[in-house]
Amino acid sequence: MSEAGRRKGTDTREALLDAAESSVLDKGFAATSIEELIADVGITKSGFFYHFSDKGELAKALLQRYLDREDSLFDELFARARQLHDDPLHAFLIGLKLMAELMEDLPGGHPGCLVASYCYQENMFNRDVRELNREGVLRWRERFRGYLEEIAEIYPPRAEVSLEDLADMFSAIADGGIILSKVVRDATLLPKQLLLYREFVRSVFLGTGRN
Amino acid sequence: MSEAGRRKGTDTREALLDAAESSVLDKGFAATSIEELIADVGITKSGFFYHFSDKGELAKALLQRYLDREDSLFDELFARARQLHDDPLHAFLIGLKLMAELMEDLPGGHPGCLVASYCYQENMFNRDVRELNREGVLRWRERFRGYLEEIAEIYPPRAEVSLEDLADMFSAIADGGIILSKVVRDATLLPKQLLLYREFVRSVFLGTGRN
DNA sequence: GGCCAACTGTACCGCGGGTACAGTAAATAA
DNA sequence: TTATTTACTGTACCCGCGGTACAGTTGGCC
Repeated sequence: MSEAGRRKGTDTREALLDAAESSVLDKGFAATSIEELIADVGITKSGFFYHFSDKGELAKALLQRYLDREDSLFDELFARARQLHDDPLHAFLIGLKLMAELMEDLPGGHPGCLVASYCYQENMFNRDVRELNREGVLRWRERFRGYLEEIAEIYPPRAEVSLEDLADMFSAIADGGIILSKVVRDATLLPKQLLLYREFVRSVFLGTGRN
Repeated sequence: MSEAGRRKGTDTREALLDAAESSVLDKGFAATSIEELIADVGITKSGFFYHFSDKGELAKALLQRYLDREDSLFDELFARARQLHDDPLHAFLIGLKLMAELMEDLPGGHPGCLVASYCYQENMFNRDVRELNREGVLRWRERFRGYLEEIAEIYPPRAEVSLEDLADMFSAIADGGIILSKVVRDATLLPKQLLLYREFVRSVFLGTGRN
């Protein structure tokens, strides 16, 4: 790079990942061409292969970065919720509200979940990447199970509901809500689904206020 | 076809759609090659283009068939549920149970939802196909909204819950549950999520049995 | 006997993933 | 000041695949 000054390698790498992420989320991994990514970033094909040995390495790095960021986001969000209320149930409900608001404020709606995208292109990826995806979802399960078990110590839940399933339900509602929002082209649907999940959690631990 | 006897055209077309469906669901549309489909079915490339003018036509026909089949399945399933119980709430709860059992009995787990698959490859498809996908989801919304409104006439629901959102929640839970099952590689997760949704519906109209 | 549906066969184009290296500009360490 | 490393560029090439074009063929039905 002669005039604008050569970027640091990590910058170019991140730029490639940024370009790849948005492209993968709206065309899928197979249809995301390396040529298109390098055109966006402004490097040559050789430059791409300097950073990633092949397209599979890009896929892996992309998912890794995505999962790390999601973890950080959850950490931050539920830590803030806990600052706002010391009771674990109410902190959790506040956290879900904050998340719904966050999703509502995304301009143009939620861009999509890489886990879901990869899931529907499983056979494009090697064992490593599939395992990474699985572990990502299991980590979400453990996070939410942790929150729910802490709540259950104080608020005895209805016996019929498994806390593990209720933890998984967050992932299901989030991924399902994103799909709903994208397909119907109504960005309000995702936050609405998150708030419905919140209602369900509330009713499991506090009852519905009837009967 | 010389020895086995020439198939009727609709058979070959259906065979192409079958091959395409399973391939799209595990590799994505872009990675599904025409060459692979014709190898499966046992025809030549020219034969493919006799049935579909291009790959986009295949995509459209595939989604159309999928949505029709889903509609039929829902029709049958909830009709049977209604035969088993005349009360709309209990019929609906029975229908959800039947669906959970159906999903549990799928050998190798649920193969995936084309709507979700297409959603994460939006830009591969033309306006027609995207609109078809949207209408499919909206049809599911109207179907479930119908069931829920009939229920609400008899069982006054909790005021905080929108019936439209609760109707959408089925789609979200189904699509999210499928993703969960596929990624974690545990076929029991989808039926569990459907039963959790069922619990939520129950608590909205009947309360939790506490408080 | 002729038409038509359902194909086959051949030939070709362009894009994109991927390989293989050799070369080079700028920053950094010795 | 020189050597090394980082972060690339440039060139050249292979192959699979989507897609086009179109002429020919085969079996069934009226």
